[in-house]
Amino acid sequence: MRRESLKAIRDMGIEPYPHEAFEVNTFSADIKESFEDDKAGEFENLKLAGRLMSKRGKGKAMFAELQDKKGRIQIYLRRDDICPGEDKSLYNLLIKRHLHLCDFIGIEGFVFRTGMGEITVHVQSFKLLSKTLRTLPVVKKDAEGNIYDAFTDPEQRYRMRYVDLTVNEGVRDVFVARSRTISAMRSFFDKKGWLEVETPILQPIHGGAAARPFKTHHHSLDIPLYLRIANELYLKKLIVGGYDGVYEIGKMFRNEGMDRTHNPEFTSMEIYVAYRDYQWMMEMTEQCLEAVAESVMSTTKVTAGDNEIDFKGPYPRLTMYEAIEKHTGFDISEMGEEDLRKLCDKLHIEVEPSMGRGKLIDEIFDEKVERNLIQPTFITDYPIEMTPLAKKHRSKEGLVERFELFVNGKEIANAYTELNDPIDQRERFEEQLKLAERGDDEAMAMDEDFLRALEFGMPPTAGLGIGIDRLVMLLTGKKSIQEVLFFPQMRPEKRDTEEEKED
RNA sequence: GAUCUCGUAGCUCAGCUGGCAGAGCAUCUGACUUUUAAUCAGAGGGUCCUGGGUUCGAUUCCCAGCGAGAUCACCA
Repeated sequence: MRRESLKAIRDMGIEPYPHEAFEVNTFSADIKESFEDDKAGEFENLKLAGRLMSKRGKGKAMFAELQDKKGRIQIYLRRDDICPGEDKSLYNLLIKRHLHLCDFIGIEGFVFRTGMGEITVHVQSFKLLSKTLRTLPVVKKDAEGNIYDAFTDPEQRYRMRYVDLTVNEGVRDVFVARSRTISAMRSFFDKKGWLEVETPILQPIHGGAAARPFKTHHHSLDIPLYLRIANELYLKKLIVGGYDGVYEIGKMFRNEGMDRTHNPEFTSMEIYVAYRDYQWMMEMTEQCLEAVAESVMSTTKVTAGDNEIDFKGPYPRLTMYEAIEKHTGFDISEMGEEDLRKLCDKLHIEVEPSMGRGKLIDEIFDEKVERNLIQPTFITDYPIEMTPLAKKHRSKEGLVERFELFVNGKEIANAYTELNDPIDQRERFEEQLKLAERGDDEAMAMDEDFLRALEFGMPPTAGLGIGIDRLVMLLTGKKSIQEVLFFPQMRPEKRDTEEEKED
């Protein structure tokens, strides 16, 4: 086994986990991109380090593949180069026998092209940098790109993401895209002069969204605290405080079901800009997403499933009523709760008695419209009942100034002209309390400190939230949120524990 | 939370109607100094997810549990 190899290596006087730095001076992909046969002389004394990903022994020589952060490159080791003297044990024992797949090695050598035409590093000196003790799955690929023995079990991949990242091609790229998405967005906002802030994750009142929270307890205060389901109210308090643009990119926590689009913790971006409204925010959203797609994928066009999606603005805008009329043929703008209930019946949509007018409209939209919105589309002007934190529509009775952006049949962003009238806000919270009494367990709780802040005055403000995980899913063409989270939530692994309970 | 499907070697998977547990890769031994899914010769490797039941006999059939995936419900 590998532990025996470890001992054998130490017995040879070689430290399998050396301390010294190994300074690389190039990467695999750089060599492959820039190598030209008539300039081979420029590709000498190159130092690379990484994991050994394949081994093809040829007796007194060997081909192998080294994987570094940029990809893989073939390396060629010859016994008489590695061991110029009489003692051939370094090659015979260390390399041939005790070097295993996924061990970390450092090499120095020059580049050449083999008879088969592959750009290869001819190794002149070799160092073991770190020994692995576990056998890793070996993924092989043939000339046509067919993959064999891939490490595919999703459970294993998510539980041992380090293995997934190492052996499965392309997995690391997804997370590079994720990181770039966030930094592109951050730099877009920073250039506008808006301030990145951090607000509490532990909150005494979980406000700003409709969802079940995680509950915890603070010992010395002896109070319950909730992991935030949203940060909206805190960010608006900062607008009250005088910043004219604040945003936060961070984790939210919702104690709800898990599936391929939901993880208990997820990353959201929320931004609030003073003296703006939702019309302006739609333009800003277009520019932002265009810039992000351009920066992450080098194009505004991405492929998601069977659809090609273009993030280039401007995006079509439809009101909620228009969208429903377009996809069902019914004009619901004048319908009351009873008529809507009948319509839902006719459309075979299940509803519950606790649902009010807004919730019914939401149901129709979810059932009949949402999945059809493939290209980025703004849906605007929502019923007031569903959105207690948005400002009433400037001209349309019963509506609020809100938009959601749908892409590939999924909501990706949500925004309002923020409600800054403290009296109206208090009434809206009271409406929510009534909904709660009716049995709507998602209704929002009253937040007195937030109301107090509004009473001190908040400028007209536009706010926007974007689900970062889902945006990354779109940009990378992944169908599940687990594919864009390093460590998606899983049930704890069952370990072999001794039974010690005796009653 | 509901329904369906799956769980066999380190990885990918066969295993028929119930009859001694299988393959490829990986690992180990040997050969091979430009191979590339390297090749050739040999070897080792299993709590068939767990616990019950039916049976002469269960990886296979039945029940329960655990874990995962898909679909749905809810949400972002």
